[in-house]
Amino acid sequence: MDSATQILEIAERRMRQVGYNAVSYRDIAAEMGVKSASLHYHFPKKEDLGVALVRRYANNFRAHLAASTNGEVDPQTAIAAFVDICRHALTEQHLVCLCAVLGAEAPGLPHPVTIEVKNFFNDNIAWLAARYEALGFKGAIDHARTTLALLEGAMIISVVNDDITIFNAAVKSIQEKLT
Amino acid sequence: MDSATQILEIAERRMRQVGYNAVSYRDIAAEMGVKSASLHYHFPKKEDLGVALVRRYANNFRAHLAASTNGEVDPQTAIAAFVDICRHALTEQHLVCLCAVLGAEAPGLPHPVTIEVKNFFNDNIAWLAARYEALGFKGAIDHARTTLALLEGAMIISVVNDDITIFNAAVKSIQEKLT
DNA sequence: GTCTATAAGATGATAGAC
DNA sequence: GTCTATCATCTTATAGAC
Repeated sequence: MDSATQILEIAERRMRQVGYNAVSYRDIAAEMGVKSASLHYHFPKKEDLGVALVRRYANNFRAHLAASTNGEVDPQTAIAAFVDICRHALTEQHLVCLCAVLGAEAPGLPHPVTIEVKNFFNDNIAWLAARYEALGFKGAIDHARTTLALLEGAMIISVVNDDITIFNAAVKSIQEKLT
Repeated sequence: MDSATQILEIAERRMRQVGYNAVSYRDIAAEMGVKSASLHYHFPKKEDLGVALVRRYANNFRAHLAASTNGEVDPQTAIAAFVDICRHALTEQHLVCLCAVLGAEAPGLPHPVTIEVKNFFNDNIAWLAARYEALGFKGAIDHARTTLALLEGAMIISVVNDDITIFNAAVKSIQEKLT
């Protein structure tokens, strides 16, 4: 794993725990065993790191989605795969969605970072909407919107409570509509 | 308005925009026209300010709820009042719930602050659950959980998008279940 | 209650050696 | 690519005068 990737890996995990401003170049460098000046070679400004972080996260998310739904997968299973990505992060890593954290502090982030977060939300609403549409839902776009909002909110509350009960309730609600 | 209240007022608005770590004593003091040292007289440590902030927010939220549902109000109207408090903050002030923001960065906050955030979530889930129960809902507690998660998530995404469409979709989803 | 003054430490960032 | 060295600035926080 090259340095740039390692930086992104560490920064993502930390930001998903404590937010953008609470993560410093020093912290990341210390965990890597290098000096903070080295990070500036790869990401000159923190804004550059933030943008790269969200882009990579969005791409990885899309890749996981594609891997879980390759071949001819029915829309119902595809939506379940979407939910499972969130569940996996929550149960295996105790992490919420990167964009839930950054979205919560969006007005305080460098504008280019906020734009990436916004894109993540809209891209995934569109992805979900296409599946709801394929299932013949009336108001597919609104079902997509509530599904994403529900997952993002439930992840946050679940981590605060250190209890996935609320996430499970959210999943149940999504699944009930699918049947 | 006394100084302590003024500090809380300014700190709340700013933290609901940019998060806990991005708000400094200096910023708040500058907006008040005083020096940052003065703030430490009222709230010696930032953690004290954080705790007071969430407690006041939770109390105000509860007070607004009580004011909107005084007398004999049916549970359906009570839940609608809950939703309207969120809507009002979003449309009139472009602010999300304080606990949505702090919840997103919870593992990085002083522990006493996180506890207050956790209490806010649990208190309001209980409040909503009591209303769903009164309406005869099966799994009232899970309906309460999804309602809160949905509102919190929708507020975040709405602010990022500067568009209340997603919040409106969330409200529609809550209302549909109530009919 | 608010001020001045000050402290110790963190922060993002850069220049230049290796 | 990573290092040392350095920077200006910001951060929370305290002591003591008014």
